[in-house]
Amino acid sequence: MISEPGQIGGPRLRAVDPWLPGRPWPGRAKQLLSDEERARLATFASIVRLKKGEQVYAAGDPAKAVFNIISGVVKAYKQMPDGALHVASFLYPEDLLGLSEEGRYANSAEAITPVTAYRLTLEALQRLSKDAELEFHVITKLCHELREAQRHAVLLAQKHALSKLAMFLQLQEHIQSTNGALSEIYLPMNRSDIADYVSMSLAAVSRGFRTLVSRGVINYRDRRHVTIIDREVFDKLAKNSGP
Amino acid sequence: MISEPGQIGGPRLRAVDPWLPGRPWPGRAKQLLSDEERARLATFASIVRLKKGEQVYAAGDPAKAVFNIISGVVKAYKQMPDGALHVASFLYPEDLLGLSEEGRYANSAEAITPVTAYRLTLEALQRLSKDAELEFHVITKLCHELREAQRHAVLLAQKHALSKLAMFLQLQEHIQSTNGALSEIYLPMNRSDIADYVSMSLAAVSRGFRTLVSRGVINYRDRRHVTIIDREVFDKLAKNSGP
DNA sequence: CGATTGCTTGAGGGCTTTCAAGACGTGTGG
DNA sequence: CCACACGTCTTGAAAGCCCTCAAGCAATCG
Repeated sequence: MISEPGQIGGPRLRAVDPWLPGRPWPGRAKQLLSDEERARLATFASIVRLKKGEQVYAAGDPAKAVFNIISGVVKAYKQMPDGALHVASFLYPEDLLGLSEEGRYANSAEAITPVTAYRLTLEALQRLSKDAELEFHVITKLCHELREAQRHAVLLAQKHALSKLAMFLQLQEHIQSTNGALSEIYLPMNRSDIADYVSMSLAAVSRGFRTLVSRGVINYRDRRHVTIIDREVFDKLAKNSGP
Repeated sequence: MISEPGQIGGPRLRAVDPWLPGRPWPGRAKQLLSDEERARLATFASIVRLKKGEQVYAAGDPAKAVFNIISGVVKAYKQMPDGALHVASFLYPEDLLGLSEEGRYANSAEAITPVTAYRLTLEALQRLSKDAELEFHVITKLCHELREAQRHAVLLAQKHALSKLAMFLQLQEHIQSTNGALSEIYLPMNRSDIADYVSMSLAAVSRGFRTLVSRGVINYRDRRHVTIIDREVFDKLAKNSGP
């Protein structure tokens, strides 16, 4: 029986290699787990299906399991005491979520599209005898997430709305692309989620997009499909070239 | 020969356990490596001494080694194309630095006090046979750093200067404390470094501290030794209680 | 003790936030 | 298939906050 690579067959972890230069594509993420590892993990995993808007877990809940996304997109967020929502990351297929702090989830997580995911209980994972190779892959994935978090911090440190938005679009493009620049970027999240990720008001996000369009930097055929028109100005805004 | 615990004897890794509830002190970091592990790593490590202001490594350099701080404080930062400096983190004793991306350092690092550190070449680490236990400790440490990076992101997402500063002080207090609240927080970095960490202008940091003092929230006997006077208002600013 | 670096304080301007109302789109029920 | 209703998004106007520029003041180092 032939299984479509990546469709079924067990969990997958996607990351940029921390140690080796990227050949042939620098900065390109690749799948880490071997077929044997995926098969072994699959025997411990169950599959969950979530509707759009459904919660995966809540911050503070006892962390019983980690999840590995097969399809769909999840947002990891934290509710602030003053009611503000802080979105820490958007998670795509082959990402890992559910990392805990002292046995409890550090974030809440919610499906923003229909989602299917592997669910791996910690109990089951502990039964997996300690496997240095597998743990090495997890280390690689964590290094990747750490860099993503730092990129998010760089985005948040920007003072101008247009820079934040350009960096946000660039991050989404980078996550979705497998071999270079995309002709069109798909935004699975709504404007409100974007606002909570880049830490701007909803109104400012809306105005920002409009300004980028009116300056001929981007365009969109519908609110969730953006095309970059002027790559030079775009990169300048996203702080990829000199002042 | 008796060696002072923690003074010499090999690398140390400090982290909050992701898996187990913190007893007796929730949220308190502890040292992970066993004496055997530390001794084994020590045979591969050299010790480096850095003067205040000296660079540990530069972003983009080939990542030949990782460092484990014994004493002193290091800042990890990234120079933006427009000249702005973004400080990603301040690293204390028992922290790990030098994580790479595709074989090159992702950040630059500079000693902000005199520093001694273990230097572990990747070459040497590869000779260490894969050890599941040791790799598990590294995973724990990376989870810890990931949460720190997300806390930094939450700080950067704040819109008011006083909230950013209160959260910054709270982070420093948390890092330095081993058993609860401190009577006095020591700030090894200068105002400029703080500004680049919280993403505010130097002037705004200065004004912010002054405002906190004039409102009776904090006090300081010198620029590097801060005391929290009104914990209630402080926590409210740092978003630890309701609006 | 002088020089350099680090820090504080002032005034003006720009950008984002807030508050609010209206347009758009989508899904549901008739 | 249409109408309505709700959530999502856009747009407007006023206010607030921080940034920039700039000068003066402390503190540190040789």
